[in-house]
Amino acid sequence: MGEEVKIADYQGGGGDDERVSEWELGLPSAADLPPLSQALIPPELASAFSISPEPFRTLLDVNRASQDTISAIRGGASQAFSSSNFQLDDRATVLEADAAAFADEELEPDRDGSGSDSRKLRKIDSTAEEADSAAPPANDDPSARSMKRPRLVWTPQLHKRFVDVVAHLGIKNAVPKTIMQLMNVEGLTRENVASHLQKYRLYLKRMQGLSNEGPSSSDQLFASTPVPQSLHESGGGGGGGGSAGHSHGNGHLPVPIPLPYPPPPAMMPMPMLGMPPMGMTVGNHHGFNSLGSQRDWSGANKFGSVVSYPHGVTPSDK
DNA sequence: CCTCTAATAT
DNA sequence: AATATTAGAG
Repeated sequence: MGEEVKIADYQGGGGDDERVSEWELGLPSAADLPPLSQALIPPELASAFSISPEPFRTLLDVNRASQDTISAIRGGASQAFSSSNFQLDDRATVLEADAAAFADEELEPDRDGSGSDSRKLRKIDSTAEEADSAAPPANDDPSARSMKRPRLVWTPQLHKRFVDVVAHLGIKNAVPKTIMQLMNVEGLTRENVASHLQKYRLYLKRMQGLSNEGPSSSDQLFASTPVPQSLHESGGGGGGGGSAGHSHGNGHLPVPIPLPYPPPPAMMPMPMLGMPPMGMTVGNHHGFNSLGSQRDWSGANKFGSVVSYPHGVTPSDK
């Protein structure tokens, strides 16, 4: 007991900045993502009821809305929890918490064929808050006026989301920006994705060359995520692709995908804007790690997901 | 402006 | 080692 989510609505009357990105409060935390793709309603049912199977949500649109929402929301969520506030490395401000001794998520090549749908039920997790401040060498500005964002930690879950999105976009449309938007992870930046994408691509290439497994040595991260077969396509003909003209106006993508991820609630009329939201560091972790010695989870809470640090300051520029 | 690849820095 | 950053070409 003791779960009190307090969403205060500050108006910032004085001039203080309090911004905590906790839109995840009532959302399916980024930790447990629902199955990717797949219509929520089987075609048969849909047909029977004459309902359209997810019209044109072009997922991009939806996600875009989510992004806007996030940006808009980012301000007014406090969580006074007495949970453990750990601070990791000097630069990695990642909070890790995960269900401990229970079945975790799917870590296996669970490639569902097409009609299979066995999804386990999971409760929505909440988010935890984390603050960190470790300016390397220099001074500690009480104002905390410029801080570097902590390194993003690509946990298997996060990576999975990444892979899922990439797989669904098709190698062709899987470009940093789109991926980032579709992943819909708070704080994820284009560069984050770009960097990871680069590495991921290299990994794929490496794997292709040696079609044989290389179990022992390989990135554990990538190794634990099965590579979707849709990840090779040239474009053009195949089944997927389509040309994604880059019209900014962007009506919608040629991707007939239903809806990969859980769009945050609420929406705001906003076409598109820059990406000034800050706060970042997504953390979510699951069980085994490398052989280091990571001690922690003392609290053993089942909370864990996005971590952002309350800087309040909006760099607004980057 | 955005992406890609490679090299480099932390 | 894992990410971030930068450079330079497209």
